[in-house]
Amino acid sequence: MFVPAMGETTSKSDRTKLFIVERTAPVFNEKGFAGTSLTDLTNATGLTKGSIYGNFQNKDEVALAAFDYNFDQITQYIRSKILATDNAIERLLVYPAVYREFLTIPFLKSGCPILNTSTEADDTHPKLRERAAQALSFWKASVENQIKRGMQRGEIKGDTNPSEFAVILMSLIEGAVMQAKLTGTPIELRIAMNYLEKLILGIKA
Amino acid sequence: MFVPAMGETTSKSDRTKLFIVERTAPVFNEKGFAGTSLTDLTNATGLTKGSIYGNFQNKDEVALAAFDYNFDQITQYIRSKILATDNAIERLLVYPAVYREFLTIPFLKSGCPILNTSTEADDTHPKLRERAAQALSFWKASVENQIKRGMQRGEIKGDTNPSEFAVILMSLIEGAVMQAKLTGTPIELRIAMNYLEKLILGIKA
DNA sequence: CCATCAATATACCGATCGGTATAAAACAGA
DNA sequence: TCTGTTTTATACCGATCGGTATATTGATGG
Repeated sequence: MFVPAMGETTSKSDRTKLFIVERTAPVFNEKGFAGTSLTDLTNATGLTKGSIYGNFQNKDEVALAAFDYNFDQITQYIRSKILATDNAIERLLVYPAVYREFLTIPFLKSGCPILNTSTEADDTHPKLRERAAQALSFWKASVENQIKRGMQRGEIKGDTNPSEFAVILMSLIEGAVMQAKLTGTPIELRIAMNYLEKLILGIKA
Repeated sequence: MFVPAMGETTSKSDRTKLFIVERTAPVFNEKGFAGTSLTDLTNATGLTKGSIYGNFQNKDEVALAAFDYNFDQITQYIRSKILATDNAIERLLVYPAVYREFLTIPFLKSGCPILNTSTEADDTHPKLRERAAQALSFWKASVENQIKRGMQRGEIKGDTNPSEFAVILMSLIEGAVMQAKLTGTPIELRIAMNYLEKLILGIKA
């Protein structure tokens, strides 16, 4: 997806592409790739098939762009919260703080795009699977880097294992999200995020 | 699905139903409900549509029976391992022991049916969602009961919270399974299950 | 204001979707 | 073995699937 640099202008097709992605991304996240039809895409956008296929090669391309958009939304949201902090522990605490409210955040209501995409695509759609795998890898690296910098600054205990901590943090979040979505209540999310907060406070130097 | 009591005989249709479910359950778990077509079902069974629809009302009924079958397989597998133990801590340790080998267990290779079904069905298929929710609830109650009995027998610390511990155990497992399936390596699974083992040993009385 | 070209809508394609009526075949009890 | 009943296969249904050729519309530079 083309995103113009400052001052640059956007072409009509770039704007339409973005419009299509914005409108269809929630649909793909909710219904999945196989569960989303071209009719769903035309309904969500108000455009016709001709218009959509004039801007994207096929359904795959729309789905891939939609995944990127969904993941980017969460990433930006987390990043904005992290910018307001001033030490590594607070930065890590952003994760349980955000995912605790998960069910009430509009663009997260239909679930974590990594979780949704991975469970559908892991055995069926190599391209989508690869995107999800990259997103997971990106997320893990972010958490690891926050821990490493925290250790360098003496804010986090020196014997903390960044990779292991990241895996446990992500497992708790994704596992709790799944349960909360399935039961419809935030109880599991609250329990798991309370625990994660204690875990994070436990590696404070 | 009819399962005959001891000594009871099975009708032809009962045997065929079971055959259809056995063959199609892995397909549903791998491709999901929307991603599995009737052609997939006839290919997996070698039967025709007429035969399948002679034994099930529609695709929904096959999918529901397939989910029950998949969940039952794991439940039975876990139960058999638990029967070989003689205290609550060992029983809880069965979970990390089993899911550590997750990627190598044939009927688990295509993923946890609760995880797969929930992420697809939570916003799209009420009946399947309800089955997954019941399975999750059943699993949670099992873990809670093991902890409660362990506390009664003095094998587990008295201040352990069964509900919270169950949620954390399940979150770690499901979150790690998702990551391992997506990356294709057992590394995340090993990290999370090592941690879960320490957690379990930590509530030993 | 006009000509040009990009962008969108219309109408259609073959294939496949889930599902069914009916005929053939396999089974079961006598 | 004959008969009545299940069970399975065949052939077909309308609807929808993803995708496309072409006509129409809209924007743009001269």
